[in-house]
Amino acid sequence: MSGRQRKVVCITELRQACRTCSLQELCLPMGLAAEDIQRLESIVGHKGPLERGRHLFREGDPFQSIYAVRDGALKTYSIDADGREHVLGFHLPGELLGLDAIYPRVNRCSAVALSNASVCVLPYDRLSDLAHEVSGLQSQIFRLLSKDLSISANLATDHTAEERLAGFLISIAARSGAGTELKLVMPRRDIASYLRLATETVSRLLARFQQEGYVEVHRKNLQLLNVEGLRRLGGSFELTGLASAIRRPLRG
Amino acid sequence: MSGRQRKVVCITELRQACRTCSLQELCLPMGLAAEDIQRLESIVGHKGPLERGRHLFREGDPFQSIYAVRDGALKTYSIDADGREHVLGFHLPGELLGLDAIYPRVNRCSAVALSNASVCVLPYDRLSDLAHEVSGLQSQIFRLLSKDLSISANLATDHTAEERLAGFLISIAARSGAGTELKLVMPRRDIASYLRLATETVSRLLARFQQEGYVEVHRKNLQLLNVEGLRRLGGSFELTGLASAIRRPLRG
DNA sequence: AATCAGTATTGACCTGGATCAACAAAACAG
DNA sequence: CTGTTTTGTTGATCCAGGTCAATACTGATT
Repeated sequence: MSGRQRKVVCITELRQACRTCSLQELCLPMGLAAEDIQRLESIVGHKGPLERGRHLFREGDPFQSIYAVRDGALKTYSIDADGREHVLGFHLPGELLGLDAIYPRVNRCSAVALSNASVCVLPYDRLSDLAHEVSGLQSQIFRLLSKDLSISANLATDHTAEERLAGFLISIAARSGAGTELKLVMPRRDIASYLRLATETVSRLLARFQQEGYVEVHRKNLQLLNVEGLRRLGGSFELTGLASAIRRPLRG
Repeated sequence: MSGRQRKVVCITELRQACRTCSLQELCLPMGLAAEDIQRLESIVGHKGPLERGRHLFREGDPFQSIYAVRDGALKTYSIDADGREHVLGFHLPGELLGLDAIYPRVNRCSAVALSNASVCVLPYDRLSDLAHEVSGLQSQIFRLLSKDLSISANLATDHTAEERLAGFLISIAARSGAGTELKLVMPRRDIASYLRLATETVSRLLARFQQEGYVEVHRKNLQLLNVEGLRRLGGSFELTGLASAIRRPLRG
């Protein structure tokens, strides 16, 4: 385990760090009492930088903390009995990881950095205790779990390759919040695994989307030229519907 | 809305009703204080009987309660933009519904009875308040949400039709807890939708499983003849892995 | 600047499971 | 009982997307 764990000491620094955090509704706009911010702060650790390719946790590790991405990106995945890797999700700044391990108290998947990343560490027992006392925190955790549940349920439904990829692009764009210019940090293979497609299919579809004027692709750099059209292609395959309610909606 | 809502008044009656409930770890084996049982009881309503085909809630309804199945079975589903129905889950006695609506505060799916059913009604606001005070209840809700998340994430992964159906049969058997003799309350069409297959594929696979001696099928009645074999066919497609940790494991 | 390894694209072909179509067996209504 | 509807099975065909194979591109290394 590289990257030591240390306390975040300065509230203003935390505020900055949490600007895009999934707990932001609690921390900032909802005007939590300074006292409560301090209490949350007191249990939040910080880990990083975590180099690209380094694991944050591995399948089978005993569950102790959940994590919030501060910077960079991670993916979660599991390896099945036949050795096939299944990408379960991508985690961008402000998003949480490890929620699915609460129940079994053992990590059900591994998390690895897709680029150099740093994360907030939220020790579950302490977070759970604190949620008991700070009313808004409990509800916020309920809501975050519920949201992930919806996203995951939607991902499980039946859609064509075209719908999946279009929906995915919209989702990444909305979540990375950088407008229509975005960087695909993850390799094609991971996108394909996440969407249950072959890498060749992803590649071909991107080529087609480009040819039809929806996007411009240069390797990992991608420019959305017709967001509305992509949204139409995506149809009901909405990976973002919920997340975007918290975050800045994508104009276009 | 048929079926009036009334208070469950007798603790022993509740104990009975909760015998197979997903909250049982809290209510019973973990020896919650009688006082706390009473408090939980005081907020739990009861609704039913709900006739086959009747809705418990519909997509778009404002979210107020989550539900626990007492008796019978329900399915949750949503209708996409093109009018296609996607079955999101089946809910057997002891299982919860509606958790995915916590976040958006609006139901993301509809729930309909597959057979005559009755449910416990857990008004979310009151449950949430109570979870604040009763320590074990908060953790239990976190765990149930986390569990559903794992199941849903697994359902979203990439598996063959054979793996899906075998995994599904194992899951239903374990959850209905009736050993190897089980009744498929839901029509083939719903199984197919849930597993992202065509009904014809489900039908053909069941025929093949029978021919190969794994099961015996008579319409909705099904007998598992080779549970270990089915488990092997299911491979890593484990819809049950987690649920079975709470419940009686399936021998065979 | 040549080598190598990892990643992405493109083409040719194949197949699992969808779709279409016809039929059978229950469930239900009168 | 007799139609009628709903649900399930089976066969024939088709195609979206997977697989296999060859070819680029990119970046890191020396």
